[in-house]
Amino acid sequence: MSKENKSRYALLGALSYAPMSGYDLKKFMEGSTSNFWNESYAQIYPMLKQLTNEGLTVSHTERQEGRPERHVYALTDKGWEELRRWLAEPAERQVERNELLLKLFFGTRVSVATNIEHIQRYRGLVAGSLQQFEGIEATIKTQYAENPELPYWLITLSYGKHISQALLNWCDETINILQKQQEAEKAGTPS
Amino acid sequence: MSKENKSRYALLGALSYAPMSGYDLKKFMEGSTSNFWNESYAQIYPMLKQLTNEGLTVSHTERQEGRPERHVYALTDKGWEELRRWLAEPAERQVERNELLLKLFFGTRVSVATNIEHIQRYRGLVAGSLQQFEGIEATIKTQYAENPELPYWLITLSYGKHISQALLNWCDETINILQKQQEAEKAGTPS
DNA sequence: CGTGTCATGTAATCAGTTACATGATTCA
DNA sequence: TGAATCATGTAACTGATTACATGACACG
Repeated sequence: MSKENKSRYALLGALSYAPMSGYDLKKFMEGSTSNFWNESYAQIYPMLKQLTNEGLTVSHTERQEGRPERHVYALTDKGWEELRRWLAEPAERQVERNELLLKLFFGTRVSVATNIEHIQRYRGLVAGSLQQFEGIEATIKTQYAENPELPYWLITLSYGKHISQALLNWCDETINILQKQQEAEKAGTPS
Repeated sequence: MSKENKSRYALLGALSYAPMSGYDLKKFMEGSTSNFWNESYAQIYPMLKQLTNEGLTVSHTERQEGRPERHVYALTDKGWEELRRWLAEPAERQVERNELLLKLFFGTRVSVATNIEHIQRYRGLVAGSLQQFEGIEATIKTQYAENPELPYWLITLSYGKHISQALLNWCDETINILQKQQEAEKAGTPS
């Protein structure tokens, strides 16, 4: 119940696309889910062993000339079952920490200019993400036009676009507010 | 450099409002920053000791009749300095995990109806948050009208409102897309 | 000749949650 | 009588990152 390790499901899910090695899994996530899910090798390799112990995956070894061996993992029927069970369960909503907001909450302790800089820098990052999302969208729409997974990929991208656009608006509004405050301060804060 | 423990700064920041005990700090965060920052007692109490060892805070004990003692912590000059140093530094952008998107990324493994349910449930949660934000906004705008911190509090609330609204739009759009897909499936997926 | 990729993994550390332990008072 | 609040803390555990270790090949 309650607390389940979610790395398991990220791996099971990825393996439902195709059998993969730990190395492949990392690359796969970097190229697809990295904006909302990532795992490090230090999580992947031990977890793959555990999944195999639990009978959710099976592995076989591919020998290659002049390269290290590949340990390729594939879902078992039990693995598919466990993946589907998790997918049918409602997602938990996590309260995520936001360092920028924490700083702004203590905004009066530093100059208005400092706070504006933080937000401007953040705006740049978000604008970059948005562009990235739009690039990916255009690419996969043509490249995977016939792929039945496409609609779901687009849904996750759309999430990113909506959030990014909202953040850009918030940045602009907020910078505006703070700039007005800055001018008022310069003018000499009349009682 | 690089990796600094941020709980420190959450506590230093909170103590910049007023001297507080560990218990107070928890309540303070619950009532103000809980939507973007929270700490548990198990983090707060040891951290307060550490901050005192480092000379960033000082503590004194208040004895009370029929109640446990209160250990009240206050910022030292060095503590203020450290807080300001951190506030002037740019915030790190963390890649946050999103379980809902992870499930949707594997959406084809379950029925369209299941995915729609997830999003509908999520929509309800977001709508609740948005309402909560609007309630708090109205309250503090009148209750703290003259407080110089108010603009920054409103900025963090505005962030929440922008995000929530964007999420509602995404939910509606996405539910729509999936419902159309569902109808197409029922109609018998013509080639 | 150095960097990057392929490929596996472990050890140490740090961060964070949950459970445990205590005990008086107040309120319904 | 039982739950909630006040108030402090520790221990055990889980989760996640960083650093370490190895070694061949390809590319510029």
